[in-house]
Amino acid sequence: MALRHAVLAALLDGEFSGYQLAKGFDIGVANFWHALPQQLYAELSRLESDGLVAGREVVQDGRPNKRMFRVTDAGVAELERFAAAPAKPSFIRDDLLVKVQAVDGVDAAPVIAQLQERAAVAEAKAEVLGKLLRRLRGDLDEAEFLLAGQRIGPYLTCQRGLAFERETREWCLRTAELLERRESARRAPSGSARRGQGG
Amino acid sequence: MALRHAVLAALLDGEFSGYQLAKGFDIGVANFWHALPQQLYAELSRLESDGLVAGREVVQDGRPNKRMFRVTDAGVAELERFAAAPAKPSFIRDDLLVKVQAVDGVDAAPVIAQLQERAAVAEAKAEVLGKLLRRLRGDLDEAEFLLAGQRIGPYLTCQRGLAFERETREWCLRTAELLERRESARRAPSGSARRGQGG
DNA sequence: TCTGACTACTCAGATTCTTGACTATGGAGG
DNA sequence: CCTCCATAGTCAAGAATCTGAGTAGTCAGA
Repeated sequence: MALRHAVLAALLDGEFSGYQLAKGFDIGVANFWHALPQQLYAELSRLESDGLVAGREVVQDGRPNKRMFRVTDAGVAELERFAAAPAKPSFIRDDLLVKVQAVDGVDAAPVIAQLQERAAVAEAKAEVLGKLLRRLRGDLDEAEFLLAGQRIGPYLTCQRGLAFERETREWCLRTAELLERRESARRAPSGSARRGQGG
Repeated sequence: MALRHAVLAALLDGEFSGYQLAKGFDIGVANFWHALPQQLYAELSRLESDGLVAGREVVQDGRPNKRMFRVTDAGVAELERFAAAPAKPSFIRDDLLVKVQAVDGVDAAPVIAQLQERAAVAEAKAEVLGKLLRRLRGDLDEAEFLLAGQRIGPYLTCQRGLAFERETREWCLRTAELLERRESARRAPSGSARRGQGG
């Protein structure tokens, strides 16, 4: 029962269709909640039948009709209840970390490759988040915006997401480099294990 | 199908009972995988019937018997397969971030309290992880251990966990402080600041 | 005209995770 | 004696999530 609140929180920024949320979940809200389109559609239906969001059919021509949703007063009240209730501890789940944990027992090469790939993904995400932050604060500087802005929630969560992605990138690069050095030392185990990585 | 690999990776460090894993999952592996005891017991049974781990009954007196598990060759092969397969992108799910995202629409006070509590939890976790890192590297310094150590996987994942907890702590404290400043500004509007709606 | 991509959404089924029990023994504290 | 706590697990039900497919119209390109 928490995707529900992530959706409500996302809808505080305006009126969105399920499809739009499904796209946008990758950028903003996905920093702290990940969901597939099917889940979003299902959750929106449940939220609507519970009266926490209101949907309205938008007839389009040239493309399928869509349903736009906004949070109702009951929805805000539900968020209020949720915000005041004790939070469950967060958790990360990451395949790649499992692989690094196991790296001493398995072939390191594919793990190194995945670390480099993940570093690139994290860098791309960090860039997107950086742009989003600039867009959110407009022409104010950060401190000013945070004190005076009337919608700072998304900004704060994006800050956290950005720090996370940067940290991820740094760690992935450091770790990949280290594992590579160990690999080449292993392949040439003499006293002069100083040669660069071959390829 | 990935708790399975987290368990296998954890068992690379030695022989453990389900109970021990359930306790220990909080410190080491929990940085990237979170699981309840029931899941671990169930997963260990499945792993055993799939031949990926081997269990042995240890008769104790004064306390219940237990079953200790270790990874089999087939288990290592399975980890090898897993490590070489493409990793799914990681995800975070965090109630508290949802609350911060929604903070403009709800009462900020309980969110501030939870941010402070989370900061304290993160600090405690960071301390535990720092100790674990020192224990893992023994009397070597970090660079030396990472190049020469024969079991560095857990060290690397702990590094990542430590950075994450520190980042979490910093962000929580910054965010709590900011929200507090805004709260007190809202309660005592200086100059000609326009009044917001009451609590 | 056929293929594929994009918008917009729905359904069914399987797997995974969480909640909340329950069994059983031994020791500490009141 | 009774209760609480720790060890060491097991079971069952339900919620949440993921996999995979289907529907249906529009538009662009080969």
